[in-house]
Parts: sequence; structure tokens; C-alpha cells
Amino acid sequence: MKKEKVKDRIIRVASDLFYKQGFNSTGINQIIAEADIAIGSLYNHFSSKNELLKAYLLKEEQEWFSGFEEYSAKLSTPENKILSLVDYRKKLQGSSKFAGCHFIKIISEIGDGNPVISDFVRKHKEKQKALVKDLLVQYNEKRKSIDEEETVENIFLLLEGAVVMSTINKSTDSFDHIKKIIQGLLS
Amino acid sequence: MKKEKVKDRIIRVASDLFYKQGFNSTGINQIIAEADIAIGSLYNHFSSKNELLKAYLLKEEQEWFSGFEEYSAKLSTPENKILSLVDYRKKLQGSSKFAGCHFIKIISEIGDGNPVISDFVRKHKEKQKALVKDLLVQYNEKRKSIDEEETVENIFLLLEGAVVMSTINKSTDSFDHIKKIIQGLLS
DNA sequence: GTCTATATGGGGATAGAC
DNA sequence: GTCTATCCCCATATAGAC
Repeated sequence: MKKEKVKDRIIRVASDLFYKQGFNSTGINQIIAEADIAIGSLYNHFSSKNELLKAYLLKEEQEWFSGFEEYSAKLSTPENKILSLVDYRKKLQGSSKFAGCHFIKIISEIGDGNPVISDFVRKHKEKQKALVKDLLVQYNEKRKSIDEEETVENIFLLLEGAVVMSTINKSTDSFDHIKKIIQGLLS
Repeated sequence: MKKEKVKDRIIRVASDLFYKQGFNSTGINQIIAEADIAIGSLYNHFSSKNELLKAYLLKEEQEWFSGFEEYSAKLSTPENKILSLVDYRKKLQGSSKFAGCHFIKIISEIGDGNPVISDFVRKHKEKQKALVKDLLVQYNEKRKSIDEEETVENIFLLLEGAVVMSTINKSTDSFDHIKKIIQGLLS
């Protein structure tokens, strides 16, 4: 394993701080201190704090999808993969001490003020939904019994709701609830 | 209608800015400028920005519940009241240009750093859920057919998911989806 | 490519006159 | 109770030496 490059270390440190403290509450000075670099080096790699934010979200998106890929790789049926999506997000919440969804968090912080970021988040959530849709299509090929469009929305919105309430309650209970509900939808 | 008191004007202006721009992105200087007062006056009414945040959330909570009370007053059956909760949140989203839920937003911004605020939000969401539960109990007194606990969670999490996705997509579609789903649960 | 020094502006909060 | 003046600190970003 090669030594971590400076640019990657910056992204890693900044990501951690953005996620745990919030984007606006994290200063450039704190980032360079924890990454142990000078401010000139940071601006050599990223032209602004906003570019750093983009790199952060891009990395989180890639890790989210590859993480799920790995997490559900051993499962064979589409219904088990859908249910493992609940487990996956439950696991992510637990291991981050219920810090919530990166993408919902950043939208809550920036509001309307940054269209590039807002668009990225919108597309990210569309990809997540497309993943559910894809699994549901596979499921329906075997047992054509459920309303595809409505069930996709149902599962996806339950997942988002569960993540949000898990963050607020610092508890995984909401995931256990929706797992039962989704099992009911797929039976 | 009496003239608005200074303290109320501060809260109103601050609330609007906190909601539209975010709490951390809103400075004291901007608040006093838009409220047209001096900084000394602000600190005469509120000892810190954090106290102003508390007043904001308290006001939003009161307005949320009284707003729903009024919105659903004309409806007689519990199932219609539950469905009107979907319409109510849809209406709030539209009239705020999809700015999202005040309480989810502030949790996303402050993270773990402010236990008093976190507790307040947690209790607020419990009250919202208790409202759904109460309506569902009334519903079940007539038609004892549904699993109460599970259905409360189901409806509540769908609502939270719909609000979040409505905020991200700047669209009310998610509310139309969950209204159909909830109608299915109550039939 | 990494460093230090600095620019410029805003943050939250306090003191004390009126 | 409202005002102005001010404190100290930190924000993002740039310039230019090495």
C-alpha cells in the first residue's frame, strides 16, 4: 500500500470534519492543522473551499455505492439485496455515531445558495432510487405481483425517513421498523 | 392588532434568516440590520445567539401545531385528518419554496455540538409522532384492523422521507406518492 | 509544491454613554 | 432600553520566498 498522497490526505481530513462538525463550522485553518500542511499547500491542490466540498461529496458518493456493492455481494436474491440496503444504512449510521446522511446534511446547510452542489445531491438521490428500482425490477421478473413505481417510492422514502429519524434519535430502531414493513411489501 | 414588539420582530427576522440561509451562515450583524435595531438592543433581549436559536425553534414548534390544528379543523374523521397531515406538510413545503423541515435542518447543522437543541428536536419529533398515533388510535376504535405501532411508524417515516425528498427535489411529488400509500394503509 | 506572512472582512460579544 | 464604539478572534484567500 503506497503512502497516502497529500491531496488525498486533505480530502480525508476535510471530509471527516465536514461530516462531524458541518461544512460551515469547519475552517480552512482547522483543516490544514489536522492535515499537518501549510495553507499555501491546500490552495495549491484546491482553488477554494467549495472545490474541496465537491471533492468530499464525490468521494462519499463513490464510497457509498462501492460499499453497498461489497456489503450485498454475497446475497443472491433481489429481495435480500433490498433488505440488505436497510442493513447497510443501519450499519453506516451506527459506525458514524448517527451522524446522518452526508447529502441531506449538506443540503440542510447550504439551502439554495449553491446550485452545483444541490444538483449533485439531487442526482445522487436519483441514483440511490434507481438502485432500488433495479432490484425491484429483478424481483418482479420472478413474481409479477407488485406495483413497481409505487413500491420503489415507498421503499425509498421509508429509507430516507429512517435515516433522518435514526440521526435525530441516535438509535437504529427506525431501521428495524422499516425492515419489517419492507418485508411485508415483498411477501 | 397591536404594534409588533421589538423582541418579536427580532425573533421573526432571525427565524426567517435561520431558515432560509442556515443558522451558522446567519450573522448577528445581518439580523440587526434587517430588524433595524442596534446590536446593544439585541443583546438586551437575548443573551446569546444560542438563546435566539431556542426562541426560533420554540416559535416554529408552536406555529407548526397550531397551524395543523387550524388546517385540519374542518375535517371530522381521523383518517381524513391523517391524510390532511400529508397535505399540510405539502403546503408548508410549497409556501417556503421547499426550504425543508426547520428541525431536521438545524440538527444537520449543529450535529452533536448542542445537546439542548438536539433534545428539543427529538422531543418535537416525538410530539409529531404522538399526533399521528393519537389519530390512528381514534381510527382503530371504529375499524380494529391495523397494527397500530407498525402503522404509526410507517406513516411517520413516510412523512419525514417525503419532506426530505421534497426539499432535495424542490417538488411536491413525494407527498402525492405517500398520500396514495397511506390511503392504502387506511382502507 | 510547500512554506510564511499578510490582506481583508466578518464573526460573537461587551462597555458605557444617553 | 437603545445606542455607538470597540474588543478579540477567526474566516477565506493571496503573494511571494524557498
